[in-house]
Formats: sequence, C-alpha cells, structure tokens
Amino acid sequence: MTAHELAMSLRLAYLALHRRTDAVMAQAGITADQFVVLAALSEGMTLTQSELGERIGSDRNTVRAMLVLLERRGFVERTPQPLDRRARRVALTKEGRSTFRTLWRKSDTLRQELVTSLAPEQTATLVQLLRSLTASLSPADTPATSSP
Amino acid sequence: MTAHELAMSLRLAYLALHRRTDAVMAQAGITADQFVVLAALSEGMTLTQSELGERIGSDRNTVRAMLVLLERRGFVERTPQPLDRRARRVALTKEGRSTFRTLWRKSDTLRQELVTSLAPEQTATLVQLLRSLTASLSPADTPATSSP
DNA sequence: TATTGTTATACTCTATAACTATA
DNA sequence: TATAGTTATAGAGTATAACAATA
Repeated sequence: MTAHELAMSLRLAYLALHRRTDAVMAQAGITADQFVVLAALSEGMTLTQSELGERIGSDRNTVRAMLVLLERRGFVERTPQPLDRRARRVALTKEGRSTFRTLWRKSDTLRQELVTSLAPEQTATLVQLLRSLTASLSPADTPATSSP
Repeated sequence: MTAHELAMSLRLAYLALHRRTDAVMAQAGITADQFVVLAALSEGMTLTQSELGERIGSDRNTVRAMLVLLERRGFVERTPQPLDRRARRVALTKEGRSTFRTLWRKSDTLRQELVTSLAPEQTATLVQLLRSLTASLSPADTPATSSP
C-alpha cells in the first residue's frame, strides 16, 4: 500500500463527506465549511478568529471571509476582546445556536451513515491514525530537523 | 469517539495534505488538484473526462475546468474517441509526462512524511477504513433503501 | 431517451501582500 | 518587533442549468 494510495483514499473520503454535508446544509443556505465553523463555536467557549482558524484548519483570511458571510446571515457575532484589543471573540448568536441545532439534527443520518460500516474500535483507530497523519504533516517538520 | 470527531479529523488531515501538496506543486505553477489529475492520467491508459472525474472525485464541469487549464499549459491533450464520438480521451502530453515525473520526484519527501509515523500494516488499515468510509457515503445510499 | 461534453454563470474558499492597531 | 485582524485582489474549484451532438 503506497503513500499515494493513502493520499487518494483520503481525498476521496473527504470529498464524499464534504458533498454529502453540503447537500444537507444547503437546506439552510449555508455551506459545509460554514457548518464546521458553527460546530466549532457551538462547543462552548468563545474563540478568537485565530484560534478558530487553528481548530478548523483554515487561515485567518479564510476565516474572516467565512465569518463575514455568517455575520451577514446573523449566525455569529464578533465582539472586541477586552484583554487583548487586537483580537475579537467570535460567538454564535441566539439564531446561530438555533440554526446549528436544527442542522445538527438534520445531519444526524449522515453521521450515522459515516460510521455505519465501522465497528466502534475501528472508528477510534481511524481517528487516531488520521490525527497522527495530521501531526506528521505539520509545516514545522519540513526543514532539516536537527534537535540536540 | 463520535462521528463528528471522525469528520473533523478527516477534514484536518485532508487539508493539511492539500496544503503541503500545493506548496510542492507551486514550483511548477500547478495546484494540488491539478497534480491529482496528472497522477490519474499517468497510470497508463487514457480515460474519458467522465471516467477521470469518477477517479478523482470531481464532477464533469470541474474536470473540464481543470483540463482546460492543463491543456493551456500543454500538459494534457484531448482527442475524440472514435468508438463513442460524444466522448473525448484525455492523455498526458510528452511535456505533461515529463513535468509529472519531476513533480513526483519533488513530492517524494512529502509522501515519506505522510507514512513516516505509520507502520506498514497501519497504512493498509487506514486505506481500507477510508475506502469503506467512501463507500458508505456513496450518494445512492441516501433514499430509503428498499430492494426486493 | 439518456449520456458526454460544452457554455454561461455564480459563489465560496483560498491565499498573498500591504496595511492598521495593539501588544 | 511581533501579533490580530482588515483590506484589496486574484484564482481555483465547485456547482447548476440549458444546450448540442451522439448514442
């Protein structure tokens, strides 16, 4: 099994999931990526835009573009962070929370489908392997690694 | 381990790989997705645009857009398929093959990095799990499945 | 009738670079 | 000096819909 086959299977799995997610989220006029933002914000605490970007794997410019769209729709709000006035805390609005709950419910079948062919330990294994993959690919690795 | 955590780890792994691939391919002025097209075409036989789309997980309009860009660069050529004159066979040009070989070589380190933290059986397991994931998400599953 | 590919069009995500303001 | 976010800009990938040619 080659690294290239791994790359391709990763691509095909991600794109399939992304399309199916898009199809569900389109009901509310948002995209799969925007749903990822809502989901990240729904997990309790508020985040700065940078922190949000780190969580969802998008850079600050991309994050801003998505937030502007979501703000326009009334799903998120950004308030100045008192402690560090360069930063802005991002949070779901009441409407954002409500919309997210609805979309979460409507995507329930999809999440079930996703793990339907996997035993519980297989899901755990898969997540673990994917995370170690992501760690291997962190940009800081690239330069000739020499640590004493 | 929840389905949502699986979805997120899949997203983060794919995006990390995509970015790293983009960085390598930028040397030749192409994108990670265009490299995927070249790789698919390099595997020997020529494909129709539809077949190509199926392999790389993109729809026919997207495929066309990418092929137009690659054709403009002189990396691929499309010739009428005699047997079915609606279709067009896509193939790498000489320059396309040469460029692909160079890029393949330059992305060697990246592929090594990708599997560096994985034992060989783990890579095989991962590919197998990802494929079964993709299969679970095939769009035909969605409607209330009732087959006699 | 169904399929392959094209045309026209639009939108989101993505990224770079230069900038402001805060730290 | 470095960081958080913005502005301006551009490009790629994506998708939908209507269409032509062919099967």
